[in-house]
Amino acid sequence: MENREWMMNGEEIYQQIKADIVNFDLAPGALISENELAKKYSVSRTPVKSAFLRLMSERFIEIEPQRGTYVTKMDLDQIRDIIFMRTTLEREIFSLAIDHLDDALIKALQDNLDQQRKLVEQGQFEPQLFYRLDSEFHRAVFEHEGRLKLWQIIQEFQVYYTRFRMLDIIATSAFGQLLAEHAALLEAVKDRDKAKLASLLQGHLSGNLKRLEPRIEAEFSTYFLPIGNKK
Amino acid sequence: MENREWMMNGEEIYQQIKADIVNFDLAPGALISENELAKKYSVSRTPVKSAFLRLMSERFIEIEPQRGTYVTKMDLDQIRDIIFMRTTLEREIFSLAIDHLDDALIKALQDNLDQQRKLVEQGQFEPQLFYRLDSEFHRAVFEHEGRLKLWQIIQEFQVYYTRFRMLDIIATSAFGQLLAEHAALLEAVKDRDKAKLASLLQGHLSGNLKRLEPRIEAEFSTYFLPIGNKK
DNA sequence: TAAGGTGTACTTGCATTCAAGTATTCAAGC
DNA sequence: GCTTGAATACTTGAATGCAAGTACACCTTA
Repeated sequence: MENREWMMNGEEIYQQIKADIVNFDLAPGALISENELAKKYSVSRTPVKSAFLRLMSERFIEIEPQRGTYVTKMDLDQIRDIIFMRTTLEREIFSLAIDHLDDALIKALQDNLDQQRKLVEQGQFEPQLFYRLDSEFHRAVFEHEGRLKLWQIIQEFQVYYTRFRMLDIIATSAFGQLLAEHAALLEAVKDRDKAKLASLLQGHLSGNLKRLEPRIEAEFSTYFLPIGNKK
Repeated sequence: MENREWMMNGEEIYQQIKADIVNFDLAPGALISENELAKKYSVSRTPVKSAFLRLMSERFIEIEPQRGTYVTKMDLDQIRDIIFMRTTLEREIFSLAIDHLDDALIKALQDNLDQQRKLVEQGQFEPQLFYRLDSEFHRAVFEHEGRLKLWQIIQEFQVYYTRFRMLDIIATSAFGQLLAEHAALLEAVKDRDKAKLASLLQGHLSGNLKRLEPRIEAEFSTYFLPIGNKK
């Protein structure tokens, strides 16, 4: 437990708990309580309660009245469907981008790719830096098609999926592969090859699933809901 | 203000306020306060606060500390992008359904359509009944493709969009048109005509936009954010 | 030994009170 | 008339005490 010089308010406590969940410092399935966290952050139950209610709305925790509060487990079926959704939407967006292709988009993607390459070549870097560039690469295509709101909505609902991506980072560190896939996507855009793009996107966006799925049962089974759950 | 014999708890108050917002009893842009609603429902500020925090997470209200709390206005750009998203996803799902077509799906859609027709022919009915059948029609196709989780996720996205659909019901009552569109969709499924389906879905899912958009500026301008907003 | 009951220590839900910040009104002074 | 500032009536944020319900260890009893 750290020493703090300032009082944390409800917003900061919300951010902190959310970060702890996403970073697996609070493991899926873990039992937490308002009193425990109020004591940890030296505040009353009120701001903790406030944070809990917001996290419940985002499905990060489940509050069972008079029983306790749990960090939710990840739902593999749901993750599969989110990946399907992203793949379908990005196929359409990239296809439209090819119809409206211009130098500005190609330059934006190329610049982003160069930054990704520089990061990977220097070997040592914060994973978050790479993932920010990764997001930016995809966002640029949505923005080019005037669908920024759609990108923002997708981002909001990726809360279900954030922890899965983070687990992929921690467990596999497949940055080189992601870089190569982004480079291939850019080439397909330049070539205006929609069929190739569709195939590349399929592989790219389900890559984390392919990397992690074989290891879930043995290494991370407690992080996921049992398959075939009815929730 | 109604008389109640039982005490409403936080969950019920949340449901009630949400219903009031969706039904436009609380208009977009309206100013509300914890004290006002606590008094209305004869409870303390605590359960109202609890409801407010959940509604804020779902973007139904905005809490400005020490200033006030407002019902959010609808964002037309966002609504357009959600319709784009649904159209893209349903084109893919219907296309897959045609690849895996069987009698069970056709029967489910046909039965649903018969119920819709019965409702429309009897003239007088609760709009909610029709919209439940409408949802069920689309859900059946997702379920047939084993993508129920995706359907559920889309439903959650629709919090942004619920009020827009409701406004379409109130202002246009285009049930006959919706029925005809559903019938046409079923015919295209039977004919395995993917191109036709894509075109029909496009028109069907953006129908409310077409019906309402011309009337927004004159009749409902206060319900929407100014266009080109940066939020 | 095994089954059942009881007390205790937890959990979250709600009411109340106080604290801190904002907007508005209104009057005094220029 | 206009500006400025203080009083006032709001707003939400946080702390605290109590209420209601649950889980579990432990003891009693058959």
